[in-house]
Amino acid sequence: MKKNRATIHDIALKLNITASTVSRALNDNPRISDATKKKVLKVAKQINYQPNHIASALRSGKSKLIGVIVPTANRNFFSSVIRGIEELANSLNYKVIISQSYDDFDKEVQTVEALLNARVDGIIASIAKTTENVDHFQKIIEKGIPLVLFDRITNLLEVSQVVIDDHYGAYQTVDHLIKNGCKRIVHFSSNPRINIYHERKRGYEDALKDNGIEVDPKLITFSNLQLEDGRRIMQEIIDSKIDFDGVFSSSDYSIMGALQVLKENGYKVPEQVKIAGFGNEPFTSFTEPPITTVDQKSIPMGKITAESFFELLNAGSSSPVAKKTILKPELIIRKSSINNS
Amino acid sequence: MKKNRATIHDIALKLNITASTVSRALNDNPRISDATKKKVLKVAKQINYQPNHIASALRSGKSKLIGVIVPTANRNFFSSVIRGIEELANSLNYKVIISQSYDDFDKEVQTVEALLNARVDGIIASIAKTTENVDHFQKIIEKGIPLVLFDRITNLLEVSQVVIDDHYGAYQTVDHLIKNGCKRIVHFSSNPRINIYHERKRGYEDALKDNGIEVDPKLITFSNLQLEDGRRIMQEIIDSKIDFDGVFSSSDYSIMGALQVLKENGYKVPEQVKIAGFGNEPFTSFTEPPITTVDQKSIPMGKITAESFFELLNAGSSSPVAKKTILKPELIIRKSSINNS
DNA sequence: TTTTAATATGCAATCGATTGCTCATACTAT
DNA sequence: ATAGTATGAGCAATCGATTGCATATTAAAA
Repeated sequence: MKKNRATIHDIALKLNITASTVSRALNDNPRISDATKKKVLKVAKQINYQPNHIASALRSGKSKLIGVIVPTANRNFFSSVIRGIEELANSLNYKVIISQSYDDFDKEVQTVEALLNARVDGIIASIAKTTENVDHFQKIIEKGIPLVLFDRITNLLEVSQVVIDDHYGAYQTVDHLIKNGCKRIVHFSSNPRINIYHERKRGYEDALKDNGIEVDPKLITFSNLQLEDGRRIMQEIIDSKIDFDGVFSSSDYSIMGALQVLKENGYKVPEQVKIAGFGNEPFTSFTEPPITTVDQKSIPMGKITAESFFELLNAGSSSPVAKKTILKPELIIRKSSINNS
Repeated sequence: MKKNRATIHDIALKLNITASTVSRALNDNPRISDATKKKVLKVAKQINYQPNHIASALRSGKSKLIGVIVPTANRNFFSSVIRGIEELANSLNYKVIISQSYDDFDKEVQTVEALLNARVDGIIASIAKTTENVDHFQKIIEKGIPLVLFDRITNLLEVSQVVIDDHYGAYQTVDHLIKNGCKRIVHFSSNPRINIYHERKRGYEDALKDNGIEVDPKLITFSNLQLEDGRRIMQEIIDSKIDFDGVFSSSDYSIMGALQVLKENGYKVPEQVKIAGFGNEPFTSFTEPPITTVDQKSIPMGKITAESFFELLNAGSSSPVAKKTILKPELIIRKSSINNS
């Protein structure tokens, strides 16, 4: 019940030295002799000393905490990235606070505020879909706190960013659909303020153009890209009798919804309509037919994001290297998009 | 670049009062007059004062942080529970540190250690599948730190726990399979040290018995319940020519694997084999056929878990109420388990 | 008017670790 | 032998907020 936690003073007392010496010994400071260090370490173990990170954080200004903001952890992509970050961070004795914005702008602002108040040493984030401005992120930068963005980035900020080549991924996918016979491809897009959706749309458009197909704005839709959005939009398109023979979605969730609605309306996939998503969520391989999608290289992305972060952290206030890393995504071709001839 | 953060001293200086008064005013202490409080609040806003939680945590011993340990956040169930916890916690001005054990015992022990060192005010956890002993959790209790377990609990600890009635959920499901004609039902189970798997197995067995069907140990398998485990086990069972006409899995992931293997081997689901999972992961409704499963009431569970936690926190060292809450799960019947007659 | 009790605020120690600066000792070089 | 230089360790301030105890002011009671 009592908090008889051992402190460096207890160690100091036992060894008849001062707390400062103990502190230095524990931190492997060269100013302390090996003999003393050994004794300190021994006593520390003996009395089960556990450093008080709070006290250390207060004095040193370093909390050894990294805040990670994701729209939702409940996504294979994000949780994989988080895992990559965690692995490197933990190995460097940093702890990771995961917070979710739930794709809500206000919540994102609050979260940044909260992390700043918790005095995290830095923040890694992927921006919410509904984010209207990036003042809250700007504030982080102004405070001189390291910030790295991944995947859902923005051009409005001068920070290190890690992304995949969304244009390339989308281009490859749409090109693949066209090569398999599609001529009228619907595209599910989202908030163009978010770079990735903008880039994917550009990839879609460029692939069409390069194949001599005109871009038809009627085929491009904007939504939150959830399953329900996919369902709704697909139904609307079917009802409106717009001619189409393919669907390329910026999200696996909405393409899933589209697939359901297509089947419910008697469309054969891939015979009549070919579809492809983006993200390589595990369930895309479970569906009937399995869905063609784009793998976002989440594990490497997590690793590289963390590396960029620590680079920034170690650089300190000097050389504000705003590095942008671009990974090549991989098109995963499955049955939903190919001619079964 | 500079950390010109405002402190209570700055406020004190401006108002010609002391820091203690400012501190009390900010904390709405009744010993401070309303007039002073108002002035303090006004200046605080003016100079954009942000409280330093680290300092406050050091002095008061309260970090206002709750550690949440889950096997993986990348699961609809867990992320929903986390969301429930977060909502209540945030409304009470607590922050949540999410950490994942990745179902690894050692990692879980380390995580507990790390959270304790971060001086969290309490811990909410769901135990890893591979956990061999609960000494690390025992340590939390001994330190007098509030601990609440949810879903993956253990009987070895005298703590507040929140679970669903796994026996009931399993019983309902197996009974439903039997009512739809199954007589030889395979069961995918896992580490019986984890209560939920033990209970689900009991529910399975009791449903069989109550329907006059003998329990055949050959039909009960133990694994990690991942998709791959489901695939492997299903294939083994098919290869071994064991007679079966139904599968009830303690996890949606392994039943997904089983479904794939069944289809690959030419079995018709549900005509020849009826299947059901547990957890109501979103993808179970995407499959062909959609999979019958059990919903675990994740949102209420998160809410109730958090409530139990704060109850414990507020009780302090007095009245160590180890409350156990049991929620009723809901059988979600889909095509994979019903006669299409 | 004096005493009593509220009421409002200040003083100073404290939480535990870190760190710039000082100091003592021992060793090297001149 | 004496100045010069490492080397190892201590002193005391500090980080920013909290809190037990003391004090000053004012209002109510005697």
